[in-house]
This record gives sequence, structure tokens and C-alpha cells, in this order.
Amino acid sequence: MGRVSDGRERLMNAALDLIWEESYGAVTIDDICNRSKVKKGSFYYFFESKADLAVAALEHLWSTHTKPLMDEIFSPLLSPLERLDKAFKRAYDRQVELKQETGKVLGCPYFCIGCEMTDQEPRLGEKMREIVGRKRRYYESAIRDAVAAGEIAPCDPAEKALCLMAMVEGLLSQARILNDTAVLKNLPAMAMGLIGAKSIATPTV
Amino acid sequence: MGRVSDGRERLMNAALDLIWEESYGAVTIDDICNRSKVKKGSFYYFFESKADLAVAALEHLWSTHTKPLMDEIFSPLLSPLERLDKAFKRAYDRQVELKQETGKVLGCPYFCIGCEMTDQEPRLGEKMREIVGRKRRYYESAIRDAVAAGEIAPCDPAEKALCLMAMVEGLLSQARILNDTAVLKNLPAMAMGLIGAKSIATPTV
DNA sequence: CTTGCATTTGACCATTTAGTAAACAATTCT
DNA sequence: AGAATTGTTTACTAAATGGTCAAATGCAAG
Repeated sequence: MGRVSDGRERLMNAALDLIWEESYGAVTIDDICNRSKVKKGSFYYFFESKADLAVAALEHLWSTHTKPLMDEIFSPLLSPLERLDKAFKRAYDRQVELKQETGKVLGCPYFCIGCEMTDQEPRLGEKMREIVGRKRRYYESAIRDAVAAGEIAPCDPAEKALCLMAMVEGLLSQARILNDTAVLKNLPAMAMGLIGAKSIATPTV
Repeated sequence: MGRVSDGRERLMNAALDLIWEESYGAVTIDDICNRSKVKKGSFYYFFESKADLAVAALEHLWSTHTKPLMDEIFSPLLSPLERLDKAFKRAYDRQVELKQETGKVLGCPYFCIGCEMTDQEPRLGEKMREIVGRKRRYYESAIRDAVAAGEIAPCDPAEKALCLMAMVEGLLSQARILNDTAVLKNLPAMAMGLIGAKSIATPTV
């Protein structure tokens, strides 16, 4: 009952776009309102603060985009190494796509915002820790499966996942800093090398 | 002739501390003035803007701390693998030290600020690219030497250095996000593993 | 010791920003 | 239709922030 609105979602999308392109600190509530065509009165009708909106926006991004994508990439229908290889290739393709759309290599929103906001805005820091942890579990599980299947040498999956994610996120960050996707060109090969496997050749289209 | 002052340096140090602990966007000129006990009038006597100060502060950090430290760590008197191992161990020790001093795992200032500021404040972004590039050259050179000395398998040193740095910086970032040095516990072992070598055992004191 | 320069100070202004309030508009349920 | 509920708008306030200026203050060399 009552009036219906997509204002809440427009705000979350605008906030995410702006914060990802610039940074949390560089974006004001007015910026978000302008981009989403929502008036400030409505902003405060939906959210308590910028931090509150950011937390909601990031959880929204996770549940509507990241999680479904991760579930597809890490589908048990693929072999463990295929899952990982797919993940790395998607990461590269995504950045190329973003560069074309926005002119910028944006890297990983969770990581960028996480680094910026660990200690300020406790709820936001907590959310980032949560989401980064979720992502790691996908890698960890695939590595565990790969070891069990004898596809890679035995190792501590938790430790290896941490490392693997560090490399992927580290490369994404460097690509963002340099605004250059070339850095990521052989992310798949390098990441697969880290776990002691070869990247799966894909035919050039 | 005229009056002498350490105001400029006090400003740079305060700015660096604050920005590293929080973030560039979260720190105001007033904050920096308070911390450094320099009045705003003097701030604008020394610097044009916050970005201007940040650029100076980061270059200052590089030339007074980072470069000397890197030169010592990557001294040609050590074998290439010893240099790298030393670099990784120092990185870990430093974060433990910072955690004790500030209660926070701060990660790498160049990388954190770099991610936040790539596209805003062009001069600052440029400076970060510059410094990150300098750091990479130390790794690259050590890897090249290690290959030449037959200490590790042949590889593309530039690519390997990028990767290695990605892993180190990626782990540092995760440590910052989680505010936990445990993530870095076996950074040396993992990083040495990446280049196909073993970390050098050090006696526990 | 005084002159010239380098710094300091504090008061000040303009703008941006977060946040509020109350009237208004649209939708649905009864 | 008319409540009741949900969302929208506008105009407003208070505080924070960036930025300026002219006068005052120390230092150091001649």
C-alpha cells in the first residue's frame, strides 16, 4: 500500500557508480542525489547517512551481481581448475569492458572501498570484511576440490586462496592505479601458475 | 636569512600520518593543521592545497625513508634471493610494528593512496604511479639477477616483478582490511614460492 | 642594532555540505 | 469516495570547510 518508488535502488546504483569511479571520500550526498535524480529530502527518507547507503549499496551489489556471477563461475559442473581459470579470465574481461564504458580501469570495488574505509565508518568496514571473506571462500573451495581431484599438488587451501586472491586483487589495484588493462593481460596465466597449474587455452575469436 | 621553520616538514609528517591512518578524503586541512600545530595561514604559506601537500609529503617519504630502506634491502652485497627474502620479511615486521604503535595494520601508503586517488587530483595520481613504478624496479632487478645467477628458473623479470608486487601488496591490503597481521605471517614463504625459491630460514630469537 | 626577509597569527569571508521540517502527491485498502 | 500509508518536494538552518589578508613577530646578516 502507499506510493511505489525505485528511488532507493536509484540511490544505491548512483552511489556505487560514483564511489567506485572516484572514492568514498570524494563523493557527497548531493552528488549522489544529482546523479540519481532523487531529492535530498527523499535521500533521508530512505537512508540515515552516506555510510548507511554505502553499506546497503554494497550488499545490494553483492546479492544482485557478484554472488550470482560467482555461483555461475564456480559451478561444480566445471572441474576445479576450469572454475579458477574462468574466474581469472572473467576478471580481465570485466576490466576491459569497464575501461571501454567509463574510460577507466576501476579494479575491484570491494577491495578499493575496503582499503579506504577499514577503520572509519565501522559498519562499512565490517561489511567489506564480510564480502571479501565471502569471495575468498569461493577460491578456497575450488582449491580444496582441485587438491582432492589430484589436479594440483597438496597445499593448505585457506592459505593458497588468500595468496591467490592477493595476487588477483593486487594486479587489479595496479591496473587501476596505472589505468591500464595491459597489467592484467596474463593474469590467468600467472594466477594459474601460482597454484601450480596451466591456464586453459581458449581459441581466439 | 629570515626566520627559520620546520613547519613545512611538520605539515608533511602530519598529513602523511593522518592520510595513511584514515584516507585522503577523510582528512581535512584543519585536521592537518591541528595535528602539526601549524596555523592555516601558514599552511597556505607553504602549500597551495591539500593535494599539493600530499604530493610533497609522499615524495618526502620516499626520499627520506623508502628509498634508503630499499637501497639497503636490495644491496648487491646480498644474493638476489636474499634481497627478496629480506624485503618480504621486512614488510611483515613493519606491519607488526605499526600495529603495535597505532593499533592498526596500515598496509602500504603508496598503494592505498594510489587506489583512492588515481583519477582525481592528477598530480597526486601521477606521483603515485611514479613511486609504485620505482618500487617495482627493485623487484625486477633482483629477479633478473636471480635468473642470471641461476638461482631461479628463467622468466620474464618485468612480468614476474609485477606479479610478485601484486601478491605482496594484495596481502598487505587484505591485512589492512582485516586489521590483522596474521594474514602476512607467511608472506615470505608464499612470495618466495611464487618465484620458485624457498624462503631462507631464520633462527627464532 | 637595524634592516630585510621568512614565517606566524588570527580574524575574516564565501561556499559547500549535512541534515530537518512540513506541506504536498500518489497509491491502495476499505 | 475517503482514509491510511508511502513517497516527493522545497525551502531552510547550522556547521564544517576551503581560502584570503594584513599586520605582527622573530631571525640573521650587514
